[in-house]
Amino acid sequence: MQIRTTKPTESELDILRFLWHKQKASVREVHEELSSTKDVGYTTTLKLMQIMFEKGLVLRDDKSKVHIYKANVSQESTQQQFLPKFINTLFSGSSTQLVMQALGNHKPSPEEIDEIQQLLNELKKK
Amino acid sequence: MQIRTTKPTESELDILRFLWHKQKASVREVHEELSSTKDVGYTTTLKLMQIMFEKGLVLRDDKSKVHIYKANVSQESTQQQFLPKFINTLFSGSSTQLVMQALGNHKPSPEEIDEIQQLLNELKKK
DNA sequence: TGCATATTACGATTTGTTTCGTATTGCAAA
DNA sequence: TTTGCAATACGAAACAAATCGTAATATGCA
Repeated sequence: MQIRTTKPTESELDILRFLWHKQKASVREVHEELSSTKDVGYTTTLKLMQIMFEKGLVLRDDKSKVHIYKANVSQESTQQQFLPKFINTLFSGSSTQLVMQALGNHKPSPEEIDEIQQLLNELKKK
Repeated sequence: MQIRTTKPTESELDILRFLWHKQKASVREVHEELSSTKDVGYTTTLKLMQIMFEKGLVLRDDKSKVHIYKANVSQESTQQQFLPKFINTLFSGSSTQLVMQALGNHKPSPEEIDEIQQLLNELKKK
C-alpha cells in the first residue's frame, strides 16, 4: 500500500469534491461550480488545477484543446488522510465524540439510522 | 448568538487542543507539549500564542511575569465551526457517511456503542 | 485562409502562516 | 542592590497558498 505525501489544500479539496461527484470535468465546468459559491477568477481555478496536476492529485486528458480532468486520489483515501488528525485535534481523539456530534447535529433518516445500528450490532458481536 | 469570525489555523488548533485539556497553561507548558511532537522553537510557540491572544482565541493573565493562558473559544463551538465544512467537502455532505467511516475505522468500546445506540433510539422516536 | 474567441501557460503579486533572532523586561537569589 | 536567568515583545524573514494579468495557442467559422 502506498503512502500519499501531498495533502490537498482547502481550495484543492473544493475542486476534488466536484471531481469526485462528476468523475470528469473541464476547467470551465469546475470553475462554474466554484464561482457559484465564492468569488474567484477563471484563471485562478485554472492555475489551481494545473498545480494539482503537477502534484499528481488529478489526471488530465489534453488530447483536445479543452483539457479534461479527473481525480487521481479517491475520496475514501482522502477521508482517511484527514479523519484521524481531525478527530485528534477537535474531538480529543475520541471518534465516539465525533459520531455523537455529527448525529446530534444533523438528524439522519430512518434508513440511515438502521444502517448505523446494523454496523453497531456487528461491532458489538466481535 | 454570536458568530465567530476568526478560524484557528492548524498550529493554533494544536495549541487549543492542549488548552482545552489543561484549562490553564503557561507558554512553556504549551511549548513542552508541542515540542514533544514537532521540532519547533520556544519563541515560535510564544509568538503563536500572542497572535492568538490578539485574535481573541485565548485569554491571558499577565499579572505575574509568567503569563497564564486559557482558551477563549470552546471545544464544542470550534467543532461546530469545522464539522459542517468537513462533512461537505470530504463526505459529500452526508454525516452518516462520516459516522460509518469513523466507527468502522476505530472500534469503539461496548460502553460507547451503548451510548450511541441510545442516541439513535432517541432520534428514531421523534 | 484569416479572424474572433475560448483556452491554456506562466510569471508575479498578494495574502496568510510559521519561524526565529534579537532586544527588552521583571524577578529572585546571592 | 546587583546580576543572571527566564520570560515576553517585536520585527522580519522564510515559506506556503491563492489570485490574477498578460501572453501564447488552438479551434472553428466566416
